[in-house]
Amino acid sequence: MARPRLTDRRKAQTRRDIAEKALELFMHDGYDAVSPQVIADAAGVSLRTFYRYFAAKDDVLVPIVADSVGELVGLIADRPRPEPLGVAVEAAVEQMEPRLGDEGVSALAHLLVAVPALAASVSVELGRLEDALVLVVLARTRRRTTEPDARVTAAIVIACVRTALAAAGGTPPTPFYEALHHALGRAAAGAGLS
Amino acid sequence: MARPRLTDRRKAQTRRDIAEKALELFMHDGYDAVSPQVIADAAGVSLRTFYRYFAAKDDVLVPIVADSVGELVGLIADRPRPEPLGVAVEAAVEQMEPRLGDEGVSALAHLLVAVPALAASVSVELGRLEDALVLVVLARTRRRTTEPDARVTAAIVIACVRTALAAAGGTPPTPFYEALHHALGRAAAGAGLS
DNA sequence: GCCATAATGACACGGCGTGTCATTAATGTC
DNA sequence: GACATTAATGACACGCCGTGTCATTATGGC
Repeated sequence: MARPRLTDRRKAQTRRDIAEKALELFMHDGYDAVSPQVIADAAGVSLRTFYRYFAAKDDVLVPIVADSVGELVGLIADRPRPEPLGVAVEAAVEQMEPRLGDEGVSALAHLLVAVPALAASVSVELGRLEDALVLVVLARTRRRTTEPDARVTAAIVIACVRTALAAAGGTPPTPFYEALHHALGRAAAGAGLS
Repeated sequence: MARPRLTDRRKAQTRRDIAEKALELFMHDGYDAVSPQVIADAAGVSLRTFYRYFAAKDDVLVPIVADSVGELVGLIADRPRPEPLGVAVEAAVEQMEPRLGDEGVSALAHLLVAVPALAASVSVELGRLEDALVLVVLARTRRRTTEPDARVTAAIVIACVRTALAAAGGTPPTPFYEALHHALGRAAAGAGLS
């Protein structure tokens, strides 16, 4: 049976309701002080239903950043191949720039970096995206890059993303894309190591 | 009251006992299959005592890598200041090299990267060390580097460590120091971004 | 209206980590 | 060597996180 429309919309709505209430509660009371049970109550569903929509408490927030970074990786993959990798990455970042305004990003980023449990989940997620990026790098530089080299490159690009996220969640917050551009530029220049 | 000798030695011994049993059990049965209760039983202490020696289950393994990387940061800080940063880092790595043989490192690294919960804790710990490294970088390059630049540099060095750890825990395992040297060299050369 | 399907709720469970208090062993004093 | 003090331990209870299971309910096709 193809998923019926009404049911589908109701599910999406329930998911939105839960996420919305959760975000409100997190912002108001702090992440650690809000249990899934409280979120479920606020959203008018049972605890078990909360876990049907979100695999874990972390899963309410982490995918927001993970999806964005995943999209970034996809954009890099889609850049024309003759482009040097650094240029492709910068271009992909610029394509993302209008997609997500800087409003609200800072508050979310602050939660993601300031709460240890969330920071940990974000790291794991970025690790997954690093793996995807390795494949993209290899595909773009066919035969001219070995796998370990591609890993290092991917790790450094992801490190730039991580740094930019921290900057966006810091005080005072730096706009995410600005920080990312800055980091990528430094990385391409050897990161001040020489 | 200064901590008495006998008590002190007994405590250290208890801590070693717990860590040793835990490592055996983790290797034998898998990290997730071994609860702190089981470790405590194996070590002949109560569960509550386990948590007096280790703040969390993760805390049995993660400090092993965190301490090593912390030592690396300390070595970098101690390098003579005129040395370029990249040289100082490489020199510090070489100083560490004999300190920890590659035997056993691979098995531990494999646990640390393959178990999500541990990978997450390691990431958080590396984040802390990144903060320390930022200060070191700033101190070494007084006035010639801004804080955001230092952050990027530190993040990239830590990313190299992370990548080397993953390589050491992968199959087939690459020696940790070899992978770290490789990554640092690539990073100093711009990571193939240009 | 009737039946298959899928969402939800209710309950029980195991693991993780913490607070609390009684018990026991070690230490330093007389 | 007995005694008070201090620290380590054990025992218990608790709350939170996440999962398995089954009954209940609502939805969709017929």
